Parts: sequence; structure tokens; C-alpha cells
Amino acid sequence: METVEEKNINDFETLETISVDCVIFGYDDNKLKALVRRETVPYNGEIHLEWKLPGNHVRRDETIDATASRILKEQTGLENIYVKQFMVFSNPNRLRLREQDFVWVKPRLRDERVITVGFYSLINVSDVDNSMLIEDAKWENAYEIKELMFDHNEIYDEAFKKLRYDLLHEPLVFELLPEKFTLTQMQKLYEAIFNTTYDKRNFRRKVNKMPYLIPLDEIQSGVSHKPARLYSYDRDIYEKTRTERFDFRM
Amino acid sequence: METVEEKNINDFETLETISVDCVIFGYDDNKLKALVRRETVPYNGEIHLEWKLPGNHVRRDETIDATASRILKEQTGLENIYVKQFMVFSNPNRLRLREQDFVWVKPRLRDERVITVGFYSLINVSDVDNSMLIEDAKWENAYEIKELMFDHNEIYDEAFKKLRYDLLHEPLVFELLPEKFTLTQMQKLYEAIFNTTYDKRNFRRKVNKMPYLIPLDEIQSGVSHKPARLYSYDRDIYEKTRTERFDFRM
DNA sequence: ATAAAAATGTGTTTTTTTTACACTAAGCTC
DNA sequence: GAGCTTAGTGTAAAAAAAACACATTTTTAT
Repeated sequence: METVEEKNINDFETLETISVDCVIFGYDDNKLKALVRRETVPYNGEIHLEWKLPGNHVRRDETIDATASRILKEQTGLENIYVKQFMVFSNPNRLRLREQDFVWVKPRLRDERVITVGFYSLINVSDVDNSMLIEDAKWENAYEIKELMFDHNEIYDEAFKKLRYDLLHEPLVFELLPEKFTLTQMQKLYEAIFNTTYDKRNFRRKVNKMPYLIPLDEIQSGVSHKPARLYSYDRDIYEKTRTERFDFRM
Repeated sequence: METVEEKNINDFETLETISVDCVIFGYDDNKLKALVRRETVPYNGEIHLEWKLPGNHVRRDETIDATASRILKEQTGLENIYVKQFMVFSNPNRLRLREQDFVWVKPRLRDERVITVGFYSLINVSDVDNSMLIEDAKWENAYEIKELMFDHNEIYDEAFKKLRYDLLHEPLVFELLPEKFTLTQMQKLYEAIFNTTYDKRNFRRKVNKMPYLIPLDEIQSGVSHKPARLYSYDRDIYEKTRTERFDFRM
């Protein structure tokens, strides 16, 4: 993925003590997934296969949000993706929590610290051209993430926690859904994220109060049952009607 | 405040491209306040007085949370204070948004970027020994913060927004209150933060549902009216009874 | 064409939570 | 002890949340 030339360019342009790691969430097959990528790590004379979160260093001229968007582009081919920083990880030993990971760190950085900013991002998996997905990347069930390098399990857990938290206050589900979707798809997504089930009638009553959820004059096609109505999300209406509900409710 | 010797030590030990800026909130005189500090900036042949948020660089061996705690100690003399990171500010031009600020930046850093991690912290102002408060620090009404250097107004606004957001989900008020407090003090604090008023009976009904709010067998003293019952916060009970209410409520 | 299968779409009742609202009680000061 | 100041308390109405079941529409198989 990273060619030697790219590495050299990066070496020159990046702030090496600051990186960005991304937890990329996607929704597919009624399940919430996250993207992990494989690295080959020579250790003890053997090649180990280890998994990590996609990440990269911050370039001299970009904000960290731009770094995150760049990582998204590299990993999925997609642009204009929702990315959100959620936490900085700054344990001075974070790269050497496990001996076998540390050999992976570029020698030049072994005496340095790398502080990383955790981002999560939300994509609609059906937008991803799988040929764009790099060979060493893999979608994992969000509830069954394996052991990752460095402190990446901690980063992942915090990302997932933050995602659930944010989902209750912002219309983030729509970032994970296709442009046109049914209410059942939307409900199943909530259920996948919160690992529970909801009553269909109550769910619909609730989401029908969202003024930015637009029913379309269009129905599902290609399904072998009664086709459902399609809906879309209107971001402008959300922006206009959002009232900062930062109130202590009585 | 910073002596020359301290500066030299810091130069040696810190990661200069990463800093921490703290918005220190305190509650006093029924008002929510924030701490700002004055800097003298020579510009255009004159000495300008400018205000900024307290901040510092990250030392080589400490986490950013430790940096924030260190800043708190320096500014207020207090230890074991609640600090919380809320956002990274990484605009490459963030130190040169205003010409008069940029001359304040150490010459060595002018060709560098400094990425800063924003923290907010909550203290009980009555704990602060005002002789510990450094000369150039000042408490400002949280709703009337003046123009600050660099991007510090942006940092401040995000901190305040995040504080209100977090206050709805975590028992942070108790960090701002003295160890023993009355329900009226607690209510006035909520009112100061959310800039509103609540009905006394409804407020009490609501907070009385918090199992970690402990009524004491003790009443207020030194007031010229009926003394109120004192309450305290039991963090252990909170930890034990907290149910991650990360649920999409139906 | 008809029956079976699969998912859509809809209403009511009960319970819980939120809101609005006003007076008496207790201690302090003069 | 009169007056001041804040503490402390209950009820009714409205709104929101929860629990719960069946008829409808389309496709597919026979």
C-alpha cells in the first residue's frame, strides 16, 4: 500500500510525533462492522500477522481532521466522509505495551513518543468499491474485534462507546445508511448499534417526529415481499431545526 | 510565574509541538466563572496586555492528562482536580490568527506547528487559596469571556459547550460544589451553567432520584435564616449504580 | 388463479415522566 | 415577638414512553 516513494515523501512532510488512528464503522448485512488491517511483523525470527487500526501521521500543512479524511480515502476510496475526533491517546509507553509490536515501529521513532488522536468515521458500506479496499483490510463484526497492536483495542473501545453516546444526540445513523433507506433498515441499524430490539410501532412513532427524515414518493424494489417506502435524510433541515437541547430537563 | 530557569528545564523536557490548554471552570458567588491569565506582549513598540487560557507543553514522560493536572496545580495550587480532554485544535495557522499574538510565540517555534489539546477542569473555588492564584490570573464570568489570544476563544467556546453536554450525563456538578452543600446551592449551580431557572419542587424531585446524592445529618450554619440540610456526593455509589444509559430511548 | 410466505404499516391503553403552580415552617435579626 | 429570609413540601394536568396484535400488500410457488 505505502510504496517506498510515498514513505519518503511522508517522512519529509509529517509531524512524526503526532498520528491519527481511525475506527471506521460500516453497516452491512444488518450488522455493524469495523475495518481493521493486517500488518506483517518480523519477530523472533518469524513473520507474525498482526492487526491494527488504520492510521497515519499528520502532515505539516493539514489539520488532524484532514489527516483522518486522508486515511479514509486511502482505506476506502471515499471522500467527504463523516469523521469525528473523540480522544487523544498519550500514554508514553503506548507503542511498547507488547514487545512484538515495538519491533514494528520505525527505528527512528523508537526513542520518540507518538501521541495519537483517535477518530471514528461512519460510512455506508454499499458505497465502498471493494476493489478499492486495500488487500490487507478486513471488515470485522463491531462486537467481535480481535486483539490489535499497541493500544488499539483501547482506542477501538473508546470509539465504540463514543459512537453510541453521540448517536443519541446527533443524526449519525444516516451516515451509515444508503441515501435512500427504509424505516426497517434504519431500525435494524439502531438495533445493531445498541445490541437490542425495539418495538416497530414505537420506533416509527419516534423517528417520525424527526423533521429531517423525509418520506420519498418511492418504494423499495427487488424484494420478494411487499416493498417498503423509502426515506432520505435532509441535512439542511436538521441544521435549521436543531435546537441545542443542552438543557437539564425537568 | 515562569522563571528563566523553569523555562530552560521545560525546553529540555517538553514535546514542543504539543501543548495543553485548560479552561478552568469554578463556581463562586452563584456564578460560573472561568480562569484567564494575562500576558504582556511587546508589539509595535508598545506593551500590549493580552489574555489567554492557561496552558503548557507536554513533557516527555507524562500523559496529556498529567500535563493538564500540572497546569491546574500551577494555576490554582490544587491537586486531584477533575480534568477532561474535549478536543484537539490543529489549525496549522492557529498561532498566527492575529499578528500581535504571533510575536509572543518563542522564535524557535515560529516555523513549527503547535497542536494543542483542549481540556476543561472543574474546581470548587472555595478550595482555592487566593494567595496561590498567580498574580496574572483572573476569574471571569463564564458568559462574558473577553477576546483571547490565538484560537483561545474557540477553545473556550468548545469547552463550555462540552461542559454543558457532559453535565447532562455525568455527575459533574459535584466537582464544582464544596464537599457539603445544600440543594439550593446545587440548583443555583445548574441555573448558572444552563443560564435558566428551575422550579424548586421539580428540581428537588428530580435530584432526589440520584442514589449517590447523600443527605447528611447536618445543617447549614452561619446563615441568617432557616438553615438548610447539607448533602454530599458519593462517588462510589455513582460508579456502582451507573448504568450506561447509552440506549436509544423508546 | 389461488394459496402461502414475507415483510409492511397502523392505534389504543397503561404507565411513567414532566410540567405548572403556592403555601407553611424554621431559624435569625432587631 | 414581629418581621425577614430561605427551607421544604404535594397535587393535578399534560406529555411522553411502553406494551401490545392484526390486517395489508406484494411476491412466489403450485
